[in-house]
Amino acid sequence: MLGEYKPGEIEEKIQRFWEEKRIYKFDLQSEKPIFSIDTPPPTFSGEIHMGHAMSYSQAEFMARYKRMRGYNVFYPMGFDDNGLPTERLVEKKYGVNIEEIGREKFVKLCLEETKIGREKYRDIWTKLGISVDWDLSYSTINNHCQRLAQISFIELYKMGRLERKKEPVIWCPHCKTAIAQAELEDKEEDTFLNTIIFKTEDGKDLQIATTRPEFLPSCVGVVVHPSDERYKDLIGKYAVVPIFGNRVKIIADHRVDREFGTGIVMICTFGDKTDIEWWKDYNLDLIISINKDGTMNEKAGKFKGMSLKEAREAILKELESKNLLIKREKLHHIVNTHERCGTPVEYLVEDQWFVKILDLKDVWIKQADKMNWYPEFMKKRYISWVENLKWDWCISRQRYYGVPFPVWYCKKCGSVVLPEKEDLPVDPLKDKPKKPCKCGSTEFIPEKDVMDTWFTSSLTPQIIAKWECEDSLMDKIYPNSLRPQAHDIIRTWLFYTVVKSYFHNNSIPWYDIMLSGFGLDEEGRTMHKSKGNIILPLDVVKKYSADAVRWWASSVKLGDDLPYSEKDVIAGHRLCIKLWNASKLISSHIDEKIESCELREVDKWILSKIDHVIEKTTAYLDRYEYSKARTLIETSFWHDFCDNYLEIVKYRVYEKKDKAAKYTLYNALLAYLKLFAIYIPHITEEIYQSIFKKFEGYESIHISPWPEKMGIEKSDLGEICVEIISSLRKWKSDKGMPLNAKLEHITIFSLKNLKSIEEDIKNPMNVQRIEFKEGKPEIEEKIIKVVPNYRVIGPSFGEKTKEIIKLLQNPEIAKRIDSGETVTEYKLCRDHISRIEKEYMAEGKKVDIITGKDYIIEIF
RNA sequence: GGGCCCGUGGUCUAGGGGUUAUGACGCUGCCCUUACAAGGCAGAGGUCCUGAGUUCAAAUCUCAGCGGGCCCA
Repeated sequence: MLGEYKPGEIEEKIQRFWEEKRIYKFDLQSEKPIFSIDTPPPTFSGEIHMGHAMSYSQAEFMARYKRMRGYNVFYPMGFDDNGLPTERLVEKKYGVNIEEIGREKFVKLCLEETKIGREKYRDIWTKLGISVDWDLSYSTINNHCQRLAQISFIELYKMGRLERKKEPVIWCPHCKTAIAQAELEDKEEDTFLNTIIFKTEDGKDLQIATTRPEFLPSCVGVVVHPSDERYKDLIGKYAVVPIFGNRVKIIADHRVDREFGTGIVMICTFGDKTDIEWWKDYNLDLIISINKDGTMNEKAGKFKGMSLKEAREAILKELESKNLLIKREKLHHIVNTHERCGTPVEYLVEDQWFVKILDLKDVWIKQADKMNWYPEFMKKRYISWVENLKWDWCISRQRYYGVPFPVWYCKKCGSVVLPEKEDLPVDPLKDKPKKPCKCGSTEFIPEKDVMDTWFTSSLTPQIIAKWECEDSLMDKIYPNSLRPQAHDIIRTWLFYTVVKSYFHNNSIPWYDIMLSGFGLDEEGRTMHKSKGNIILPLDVVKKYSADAVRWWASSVKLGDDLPYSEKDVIAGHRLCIKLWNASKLISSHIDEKIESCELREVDKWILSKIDHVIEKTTAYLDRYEYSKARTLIETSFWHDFCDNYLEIVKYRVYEKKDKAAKYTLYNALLAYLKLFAIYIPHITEEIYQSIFKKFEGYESIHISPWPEKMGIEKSDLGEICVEIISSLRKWKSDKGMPLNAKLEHITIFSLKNLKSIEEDIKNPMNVQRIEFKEGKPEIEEKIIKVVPNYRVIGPSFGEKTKEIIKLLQNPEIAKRIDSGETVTEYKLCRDHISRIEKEYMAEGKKVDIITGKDYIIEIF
């Protein structure tokens, strides 16, 4: 017998139970097929918000589903704790920076923060009912992951896939680090467009518009549009840069916007990304005039030491004094800034490690084709990303808290020296090569950079499968069955993982990929700390329940964004209450498990409905369509089962302890609980434990088998019974009568024998006497509406459809068809009509008649 | 600027050539019915973003446009 529904208490208790009984433990000894999941390891960049709660829940539905389908589910959780996000967190929290406290102390603080972060996150996932096996957790900064990342580096190096070269990098002058494209953020800014005068070699004026005059010392070319008539004869000549006097070529390129400024652009190394492209395409000189901290260097001559801003003003002033500044116009434009500090980024040239990937574009696409994408269209995003790739993958980061490169450089000959695999992981800053360089030297310069965190996290399938370890699971769980993730990191995490798996294992990393959308705020904006619109899952869990939050997460189809909405969480909460109350009613009548018995029509009706739900739901879930499945389950449970079946069956258990009713209630509720269990695991577990465990035996509903169809045939009489009862209920409601109001006498006209459902109509509806008759009541019948069956008519009559519909809607014809005739040259019959609406009159007055497809009820 | 996705009652959402367009929340009316008033029954509320095309038939397919999102320039 169930008591009051207290979600807070129940959920905590159930979570403890799962942990103590290790319900979600991956069992290495098991003979069951394995379903392995490559769960996204979150970074510590911000709070876990409802967006995370949504996408992790969606993936988790599948873990629970597969578990119940009999799989040995390998469901780990990782933390991508190395890298910039953690560094920024430490800088902010402790108000420190690396210059002050030194690398060692700084990294130690990061490690501590990582520990705190892991515990905090674990608590959140636990309270959301995320069923990972915590014994399988990893963090990208731990030795295991560092070792694999370094093995990956060494393997790629030996394959000739790695290259160290001077390349432009996006540089944050504030953080003094190279940053990834992904860390950029657009920012609007007001500035000036300055028109300044260059001279051609023969002394003519060239007007060039620029927002960055401080880059004049870095000017290495001038470019115009090839079909710009104004400047046609300039192409191929040379220009002279004012103040600095560089002689630069004038080239033609279609990337120039003729409408912007004067249509003449100066190329600097580097003002923006197009500069980099031009610099590469035309083999231009390289003159870097800024330092890593964003000040001008010796290339800037007398402006050396100034900040970029100071240099801009000073250069403009000098141009003005020489009459080389024509005008300054206000300009509103967008600059790239570093998302974490908001500083506009610059481009520098640095020694960087790159993974060569550009030559294998066709391979990356082929690999994508070997995997199943849910939803399918997400593959297009991946493919268009690959097709448009322009640069190799830069994996160097000039930071501290990350996996070190396993690399030294020989001081004497400059060779790259790598450690042996068995010595990994190494930290070149602390460790030394065990052998001298092949040139004989024993002096080495360690690589100070750390690796891009994607370099490590792109190995998650290998990390969880313990690739290159003695206890490797590669043959068991690799390729993984499923990679769930959000769609924003297709180009990073997903792509790089495909790359790594190809290089290291000549394999796809997973068979299936499910891509979820974003959880948005109530206004439909993405959640960002900076926007102040973060909604914390635990706040919502506390107010309602984890089950309610998860129900909300299941309401959107895979891949779509979902705004957070409190009322939708409430809807989930109400569902739980409904489920609880229905179970409470049933629990007081279940005292045994009945193996089989003779069923009544309504019993067959609900059980066959459930069979249908099981069949459809299973098919949906096999395609990751959890939202379709959940709608079906909810509708059937609420309407078929609670509104209809329970109302009809109550009297049988209350008064007669009817065996068939008990049998049906037991099996129906158990099936619904199991179907619901993947979405709302706590309440279903609690109900299972208190009603079913002693009969079913499985320790937890979550490791009990997915419901199987009971093979009950559809019951037409059951369907009619339910229809009659609900129409009588509506009728009573229309009359303003209480639903249990007594009805003395009704007559039901039908061609079917309804005797077997008599009691199931009489008792729930409190009808004293039912008369069954064939035929129709002695009254006038008027057809008021004919709804044609387009599905039948359309294909067989084609363009005559309109004519046919007109015929069918003729009352005379409709009446003859209704009485069973086949009429007109077109042989129209009942099949051509979906529905006929009628009105009944007796002596010119409407009478109390209810009609259905197979019956007419007259009420006295 | 490019690729992809989305646009459905007041709000959020399902569906994705063929009956009366799904459900939730909100609103209105009725019903305390021994699981549940956090419920039940009924009702109001829609140019299915706009325009053109394909078709006997378009919310659904195609094209163009408008608006929003994600990713990338």
